[in-house]
Amino acid sequence: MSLNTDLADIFATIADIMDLRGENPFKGITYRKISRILRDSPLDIRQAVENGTIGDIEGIGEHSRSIIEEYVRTGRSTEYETLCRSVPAGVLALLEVEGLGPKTVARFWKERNITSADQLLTAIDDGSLLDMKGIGQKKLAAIRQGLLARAKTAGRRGIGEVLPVAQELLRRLRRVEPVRSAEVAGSLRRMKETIGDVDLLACVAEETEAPVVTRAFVEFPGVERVLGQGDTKASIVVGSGLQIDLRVLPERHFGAALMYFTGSKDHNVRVRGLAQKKGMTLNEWGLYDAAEYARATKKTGAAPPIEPLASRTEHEIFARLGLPFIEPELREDRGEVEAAVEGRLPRIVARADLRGDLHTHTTASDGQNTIEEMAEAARAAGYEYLAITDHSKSQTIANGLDARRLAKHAEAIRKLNDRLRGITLLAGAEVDILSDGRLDYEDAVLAELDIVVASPHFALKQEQRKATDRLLRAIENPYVNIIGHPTGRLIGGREGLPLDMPAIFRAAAASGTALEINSSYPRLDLDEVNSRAAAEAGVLLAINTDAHSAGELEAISFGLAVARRAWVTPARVINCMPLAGLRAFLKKKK
DNA sequence: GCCGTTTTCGGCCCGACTGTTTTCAGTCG
Ligand SMILES: Nc1nc2c(ncn2[C@H]2C[C@H](O)[C@@H](COP(=O)(O)OP(=O)(O)OP(=O)(O)O)O2)c(=O)[nH]1
Ligand SMILES: [Mg+2]
Ligand SMILES: [Mg+2]
Ligand SMILES: [Zn+2]
Repeated sequence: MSLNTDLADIFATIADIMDLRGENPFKGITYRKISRILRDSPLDIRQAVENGTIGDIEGIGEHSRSIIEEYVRTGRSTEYETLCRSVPAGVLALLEVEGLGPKTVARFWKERNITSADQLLTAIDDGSLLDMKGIGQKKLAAIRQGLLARAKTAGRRGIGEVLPVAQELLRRLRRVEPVRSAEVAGSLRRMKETIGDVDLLACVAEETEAPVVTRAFVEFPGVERVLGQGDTKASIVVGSGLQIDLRVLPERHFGAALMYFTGSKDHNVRVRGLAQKKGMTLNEWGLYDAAEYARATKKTGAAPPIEPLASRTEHEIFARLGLPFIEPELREDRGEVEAAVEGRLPRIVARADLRGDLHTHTTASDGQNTIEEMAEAARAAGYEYLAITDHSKSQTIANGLDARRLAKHAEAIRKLNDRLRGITLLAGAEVDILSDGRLDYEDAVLAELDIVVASPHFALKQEQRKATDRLLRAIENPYVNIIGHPTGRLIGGREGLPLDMPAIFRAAAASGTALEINSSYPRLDLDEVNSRAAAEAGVLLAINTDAHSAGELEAISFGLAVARRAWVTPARVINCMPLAGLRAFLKKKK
């Protein structure tokens, strides 16, 4: 784990302890936000502490700065340790239980000396908690359910796993009689690499039809538990343990509802704060004049009884706030609202900007389709060019090519290219970066290719120095154009190489080597944090699928999402260049 | 705890659902 994530965990725990102690709730909010900022930040915290620039980060004040500084210097935080000693670990763990919050947990602890899930279960079963004020049969039954179902978030899942499930649910939802439209919202619409739960928005013509939808939703096949069900929203858990939240609103509130439910939470808070400053108030029903809204009496689950300033589309709401449309992938409270206000939102890369895929495999190594089939799929995808980059000889399991086979393969690619229309093929290879940074082909072999992707595939547990030197050596090779999946990390799996990223970025930018955003799930490597840092450091990126079949070319949407979430513009992406420009880039290095 | 065309104290987003509440607190989105 990195320093940033260590610190993020510390601040998240401090936030929980603040809540448990009944401190001003804004303390918990503040610490939780700092936790998120640190987790999201590519910033070298150690460097920032040395430079004394930690306090410059918006949201980190005097107090948190001192905690960070002590931790960076000594590897410990006395304040954090003192706070931890004041709360038994079992009490903190109880916060993970569905339906249990800091108020209730603190009361169980203080009033009944309950400090673990086991003790709580025993106390529920012997009926001894029923005499607590505000605690009744139903509440205890719900907590019991939560305890048995274990953790609140049964862990986050990779987007690649969740997306098909969400789409199937969406199809079902659209078949429910009064549903006019249904969309994915939440982290899935923002294309976050991991998903806590699925959020779906359904629209109906009239308010009165909404309860029909929530009733149908909780009856969907595969529903394991119903966490809650009201007239306008419902939450279920399906067999796999995945939670699905549904929100239902009348169509004329679609834009406001989608904006609300897309989030992120912190983005919403930021936009709503801006609305406030402009004398307006924003919720899932619409954007309203604040004074008029205050005079009106709003009933739960019903539209406010006044005309909204905007509500039908997200565009209208942003516009009424004086903002350009903010792409869902940017809505993470990473400076996008401020940038929108100042008119300096980036024009992030879009699918239509991509002119080719520069990392694909064929039956020559471990792919499932021939060169021609891959070429045809690329042409159908609207691409101008496609690089065929099969594995090198060390990848014996993947039927990697030796120099002789590679030469024949390249010849076949070029021959086919001569007769194909509407797509240009580049003869390349994905050459292994061996554990010491040497490549799996001689330079003379690489020199014969149009494009070279160099990737680490094994020995992915090296220490930072060794791993960084390994990649630097590959970057310095005059024939290497792209470093493929630079870290080797897998979502929900191995961490990958612990690279000194700033050093990698400097070398990549200086040598004219692109770094890949590998789209294949569960790689997504570089990830969004490093992609953003790379682009800011002047590195060029390549968004590739690493497709092992024609169908996998479609997975480009995942890599594209990483790039978009990283604020990457087309100018930073080599496969947004027209073929001539790309060829010039490839040639320049040699 | 953090922050400042509201400036160094006072405000911090806003609403739905649940349970035990006779007027709202807690939890969650
Ligand atoms: N205004 C506002 N909106 C919220 C709040 N909490 C959640 N939302 C909105 C924005 C979220 O993206 C959306 C869905 O909530 P989730 O808890 O499912 O979060 P999200 O999907 O963003 O992340 P996840 O991957 O599920 O953890 O609901 C809140 O406190 N205030
Ligand atoms: Mg969600
Ligand atoms: Mg949710
Ligand atoms: Zn590959």
